[in-house]
Amino acid sequence: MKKKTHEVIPFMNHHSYNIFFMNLANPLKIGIILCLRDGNKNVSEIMNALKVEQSKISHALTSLKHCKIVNVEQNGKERIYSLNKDTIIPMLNLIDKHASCHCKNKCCLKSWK
Amino acid sequence: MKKKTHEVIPFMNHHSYNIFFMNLANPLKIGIILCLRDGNKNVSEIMNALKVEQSKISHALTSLKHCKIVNVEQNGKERIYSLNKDTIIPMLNLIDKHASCHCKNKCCLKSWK
DNA sequence: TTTTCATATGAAACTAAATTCATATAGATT
DNA sequence: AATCTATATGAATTTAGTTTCATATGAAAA
Repeated sequence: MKKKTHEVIPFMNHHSYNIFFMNLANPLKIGIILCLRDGNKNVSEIMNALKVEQSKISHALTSLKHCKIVNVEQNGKERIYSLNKDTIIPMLNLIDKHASCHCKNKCCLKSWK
Repeated sequence: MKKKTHEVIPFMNHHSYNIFFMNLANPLKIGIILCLRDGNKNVSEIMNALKVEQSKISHALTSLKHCKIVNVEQNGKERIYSLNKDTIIPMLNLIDKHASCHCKNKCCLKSWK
């Protein structure tokens, strides 16, 4: 069965899920989220906490912001980022629970390649 | 501030979240999940439902299976896949809620590039 | 009013995940 | 046992997200 190279995928209506998860499928963004879970921070504080370069943080924050996973508030020249905990925290909890249910001995959530 | 090309990212302990979300940040996998939400299916049934080539489905199912997002049961030469609803369904619900809270007029969960 | 500090932005380069496609396996059917 | 049917697998390729890095913006301080 041959397929066209640019196949049209028929779940455009489910695009939201994809965009949302895309924002979480990245170790840096997860790092930022967990970092902000402990309290609001400006970009420099996130940089110091994660030891990651500034533009990387900014790029990651931009997409997290677009998805309303984080909020910003400007204060002079610094911008305070805060986590929108309503969605993310329960989501992380679900994964913790999932892992504890299904990965009794060792973690099943590992790279398998 | 210069950084090494292969920077060590300091959240290896949070790798599970990343692996888990990676499995969801893909329209095909989301399609499969939503398809299985409506009932257990074998690979051919998923193919027909989504109009997607067989090996693509199989590859996607392999990684979903490794994360225990789906389960398999063999029945003769066919394999029946089922959704592990305990984690995924509440997670999708959280996103629906998130979208309805934050995307009143149009969906905020869109590509912004 | 120039400099400095905090952060954002653009685009090329890099990288890793997804796709493709040929092929393998293995149960069922003849 | 040969064939068919259902699904899995491997590896090269493609693609899209991330990183990098140079630069822009803009607020505060000197």
